[in-house]
Amino acid sequence: MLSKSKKMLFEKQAEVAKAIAHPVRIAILDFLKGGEQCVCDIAEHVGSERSNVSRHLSVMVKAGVLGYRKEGLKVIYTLKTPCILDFFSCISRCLKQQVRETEKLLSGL
Amino acid sequence: MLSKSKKMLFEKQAEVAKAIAHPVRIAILDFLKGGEQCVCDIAEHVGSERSNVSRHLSVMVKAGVLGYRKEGLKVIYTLKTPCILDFFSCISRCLKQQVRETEKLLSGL
DNA sequence: TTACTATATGAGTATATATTCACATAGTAA
DNA sequence: TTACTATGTGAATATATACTCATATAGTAA
Repeated sequence: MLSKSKKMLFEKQAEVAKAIAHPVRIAILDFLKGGEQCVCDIAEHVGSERSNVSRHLSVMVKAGVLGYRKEGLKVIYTLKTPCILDFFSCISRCLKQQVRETEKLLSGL
Repeated sequence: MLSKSKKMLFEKQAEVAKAIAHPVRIAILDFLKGGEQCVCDIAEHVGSERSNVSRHLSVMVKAGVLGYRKEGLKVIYTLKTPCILDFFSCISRCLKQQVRETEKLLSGL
């Protein structure tokens, strides 16, 4: 059986994973890898309502994935943990492997 | 604005991320890094109902994270993409950084 | 055949998450 | 002051996800 501390670690890790497990949030992360951006520009880029984007951003801040600073009226968000991006290259590798397997299956027909 | 193909890529990536964004599923992945396991042993290890574990497993198979093989009555699941584990070391780094920041804040009091 | 085991799944329920709209707050500028 | 803009948040709703129990399937063994 799992220890209490392991369980807590897994819960924390799941929180971070959940924070990026959404297409809009991934689009935001992808956008921010080019540099910090304000909410309005992010919303425009990902094609979603500002209020909605604001909520997505706060989820990622809470999980420790993003940081922010205020500049006049604007709030500017920034990637805090660039290693998150490595995860996407891993996922891309997984997706490519899936494609390869599907091709293999199809070629057997 | 986002291109259609980017949008689709982000949706696919989110699907994989969602597939691991759950404490029980992370516990399963952590267990499987030590080698393939059957459903009943996984269920016992993570302390959850077999039917529930079975569903978690099928989500991860669908996302391409796990593979499986049948052996008699048992179905044995295995990690398909060990690079997923790198993600957890990244998350752990994020969590440690958060702790460091909290400490910094507290030391300022 | 029957009895047993491991796994998967349908159906119902509970819980969590995402989205939108309306409104509040706060900084800016006239 | 007023008017404007960017952001955040409460409340309502819609949707998705997780969990449990009961049942189905399928392999094993007597």
